[in-house]
Amino acid sequence: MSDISIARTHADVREERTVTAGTRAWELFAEQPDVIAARIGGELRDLSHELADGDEVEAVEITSPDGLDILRHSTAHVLAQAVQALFPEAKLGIGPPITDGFYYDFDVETPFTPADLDKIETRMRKIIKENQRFSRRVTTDADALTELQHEPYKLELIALKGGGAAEDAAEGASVEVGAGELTIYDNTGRSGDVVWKDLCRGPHLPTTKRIPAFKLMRSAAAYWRGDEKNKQLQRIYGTAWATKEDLEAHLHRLEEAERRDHRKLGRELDLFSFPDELGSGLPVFHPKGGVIKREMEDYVRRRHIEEGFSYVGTPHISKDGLFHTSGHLPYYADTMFPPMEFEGSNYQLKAMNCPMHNLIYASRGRSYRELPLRLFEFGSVYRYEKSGVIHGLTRVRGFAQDDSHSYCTPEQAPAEVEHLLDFMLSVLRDFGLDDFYLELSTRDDSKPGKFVGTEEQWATATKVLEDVARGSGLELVPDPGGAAFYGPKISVQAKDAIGRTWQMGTVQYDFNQPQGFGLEYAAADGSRQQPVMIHSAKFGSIERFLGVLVEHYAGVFPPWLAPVQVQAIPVAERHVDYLYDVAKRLRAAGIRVEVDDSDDRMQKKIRNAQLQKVPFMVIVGDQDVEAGAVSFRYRNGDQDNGVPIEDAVARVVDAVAARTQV
RNA sequence: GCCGCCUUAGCUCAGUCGGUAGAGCGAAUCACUCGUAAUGAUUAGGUCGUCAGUUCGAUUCUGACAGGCGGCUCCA
Repeated sequence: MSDISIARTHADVREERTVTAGTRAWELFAEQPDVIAARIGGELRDLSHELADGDEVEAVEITSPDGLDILRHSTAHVLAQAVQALFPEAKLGIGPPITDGFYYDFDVETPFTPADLDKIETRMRKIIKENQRFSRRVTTDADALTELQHEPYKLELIALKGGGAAEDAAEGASVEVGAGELTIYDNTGRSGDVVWKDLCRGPHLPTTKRIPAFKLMRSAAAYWRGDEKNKQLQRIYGTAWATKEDLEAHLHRLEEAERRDHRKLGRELDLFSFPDELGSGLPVFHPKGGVIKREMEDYVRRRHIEEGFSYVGTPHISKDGLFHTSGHLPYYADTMFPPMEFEGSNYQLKAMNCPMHNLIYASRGRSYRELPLRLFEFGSVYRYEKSGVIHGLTRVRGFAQDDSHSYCTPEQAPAEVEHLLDFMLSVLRDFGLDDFYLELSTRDDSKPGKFVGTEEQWATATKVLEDVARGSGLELVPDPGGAAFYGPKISVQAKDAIGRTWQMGTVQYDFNQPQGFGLEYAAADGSRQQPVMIHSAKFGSIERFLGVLVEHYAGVFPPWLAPVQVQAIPVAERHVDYLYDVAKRLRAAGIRVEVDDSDDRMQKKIRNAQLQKVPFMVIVGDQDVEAGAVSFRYRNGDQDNGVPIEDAVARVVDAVAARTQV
């Protein structure tokens, strides 16, 4: 046998080695049980891959991102094997790794119950214990079609692959059929017999026993290939980790996330509710939630005025002709509430504010000297969202946008877009949000019917937005096909507690509505020109932003946003009057303070204030009264005793003014 | 909208194999007047989501609807 030269890299250490031909990757990492696959020449391979002369072999550890994907994908195979063992009629969909876990889709007669999941999980543990080997086998399309004739969905994937459209087949389908040769992974038992197999690109763990920790999470329906016209399959979600501790930590994180869910905190902190009587997706704000909402509104109204916007107002309802002029109705009729007919007209609840702002623009002749003309308002809009998508404050049917429209000359547009994006980012900073990225939504050229305007107009608009977005230095994610019918969009995407991303602020470039409304201005040479309009919302929706804020802070708001900024607590009842005086001075300084004069004990009052996450407590007993001072307690339990009243007021006022977290 | 699950006191939940229900917290009242995360006692509070059906009898079984939860699809 001849020798070959290879290079082995593990933990960033590269060493060259000479091995005999026929050596497999696992032999290089026999001493490293954490290594579960190899990257050879840039490609992920099974450890059973036979090395060739000159190969660069890099260890893939189970804890690495690639390693975790492989672990999760292999666990998905074990899931599928268990399901087919227990439900022989189940047909396989796809089973890719996802963030923190994996899923596998099955076509079964009846959906899985939680009890089924328990049974499946037990079976999976058995399969893991059996230490089945994952073994790769190259096949041909023709052979695979015969071998998998009982798996109609797999056949469909193979056929699609033939068309060179594996990625288009379905999100995640590429793990089944890669771009290269078609492969099947056999699970073999101790005696080498094939106990189960699946069409798969791989790679996989060497054996099932290398799955250290997993758990099935839930089952849910999902449309085959993500298309609601297709049949719904039953999807089982699971999670898998490199160690039991990692799994525990993950489950703990999920619990923590649940704790900061704005729907839960909204009730606990008495911020808002969703009365059944109003209907789904229609929130009401309670006094404490109203404080946060008002602070947000006051802030953003003031900022808009500072940034050159005029505060305007428009009604909630309009004759439908307006939305035909704007072009919205043909595109969005099914997401607008149905029309109300009276006095011979159809009235629509508005789903967007721009048409009404256009009417303000058009109310008189405009000169280029007025541009950019900037209008802003809190526009209440109503959208008939499908019942299944309503979610707390983040997806509702009635909400207010902090909506602005800037009318400008095409030459002014780039600077205006840049100004708006900077403005929007500064708003996010002031509210302490930092975990977000930008998305650039563009037109989908394959669906021209969804968009109006010429290709040149779209190209110009898209370039303006893209240049500005890139200039921000933030991560920019493309969103092809996500644009509005009238133009492309930059949006801020923020994550909620459970990891779902929500669109927050937007900047949109629109050359269509000015045309539809016949908007114009007198240029310097006396000619009439058409302005460009830039739509922008800094929060996006007040409701959604508030919901995300609650989760971001887990209800622990910085003092400027806290519904109650100071809780005043007497040690005994005789200290209440003194506290009323202190409260009066705080109120005079614009501070939201409450005196707890209930007959609870002081300890209980502190506990309540703590549970309500009030930033500051002012506690007063005999010693404080004597000293003309207060005991100043922070949310974290720190306390300064004997703080003179003026100092206490100043501390709170300063914290509020600085918008800092405490 | 689709699939599955859920809906009992203000909140969190128990319970009734079909004979109209309980706890803790919260609330109210009383006592206690207390120095850093729950003082004690008493009382009130529920046509068991709504409407039908089956039944001598339904909170319990069935169906429809409403609302919620988890996904999918969608998201100007």
